Amino acid sequence: MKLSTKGRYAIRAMINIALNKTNTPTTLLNLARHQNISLSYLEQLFSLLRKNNLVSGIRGPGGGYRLANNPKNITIAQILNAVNEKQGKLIDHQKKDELIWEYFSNKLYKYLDTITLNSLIEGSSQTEASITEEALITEKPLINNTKRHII
Amino acid sequence: MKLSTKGRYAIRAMINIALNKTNTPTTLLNLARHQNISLSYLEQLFSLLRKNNLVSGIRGPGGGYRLANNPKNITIAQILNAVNEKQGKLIDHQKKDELIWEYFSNKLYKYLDTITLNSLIEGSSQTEASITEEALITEKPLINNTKRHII
DNA sequence: TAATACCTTACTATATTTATAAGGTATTAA
DNA sequence: TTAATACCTTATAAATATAGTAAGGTATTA
Repeated sequence: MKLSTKGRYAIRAMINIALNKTNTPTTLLNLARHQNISLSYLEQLFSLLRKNNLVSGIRGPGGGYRLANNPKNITIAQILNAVNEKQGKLIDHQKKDELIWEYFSNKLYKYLDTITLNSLIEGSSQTEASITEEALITEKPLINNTKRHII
Repeated sequence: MKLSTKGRYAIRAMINIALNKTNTPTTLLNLARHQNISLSYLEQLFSLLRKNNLVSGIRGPGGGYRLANNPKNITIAQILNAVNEKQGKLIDHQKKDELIWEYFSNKLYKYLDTITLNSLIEGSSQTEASITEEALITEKPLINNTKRHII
């Protein structure tokens, strides 16, 4: 859970939209003026808010943004999550570091929470996660029958 | 869930300790040699591992580190969490940005997941989270009866 | 006394985040 | 048809965070 000025801007913007009592949607230009922030930055934030179904955009003159849901159903945590979400850009050093160092999902996290140290060090015919000390110390692959480094 | 070389070092170190079949605990100097990493860095990692009750240190000659638990009860996720944990250093700009921008716990996250946009914008005698548009747009405190900026 | 954990501060290099800028295309009300 | 808007792309400067090393210390204990 990350708290930053970025989230602050997003929450403010969302509140601004929620408080808009007129019939016309709220434009980013307006928000930019209110918050004294660049239009470009707001566009980035709203791209994320839109992808996360928190707002919906209306194009053309008289267009702008509305909340995608009843404000009763939009939590602050949702807004912060949307806006702090990792962008999917993989950079070189990430590509080089192989499988285990790629981007992991929450599912994998839960999986890793079931993998104990013991399961890694204890020899067992059915587990492929067994390793030897030699494999650990050297830079050889730690899992048999694969070319990837796992640890 | 963060995956980095830092976590890799930590997992390797933990495995090394787990595989130590001698009676003497594993020294950081030894680990440093094995992993070709600085003693200083290992000390930082082990400070975190120790605080998270994954290892216990033994001082004095013949000292070193042992696992604090049966390897059956130590998961990879625990190791990664321990080592990637935010250090508690508050820096200037965080101090300046007041209450809501300080370091938040998971508990607060869950709390924020119950705070809807609506609860912020809807005037209610019992909630203190109600705001006015004016308070939002200006830089005045958004919550009555407090000097802190909340949004 | 010496080996070790454990602690502090400083530092360099790299990576990430923040925020802005400048250009575009797509949509649509008037 | 025009202009206002969303929506998209790429670039970039500045601030902040992270990775890893270094150099010094103190506390504990065989």
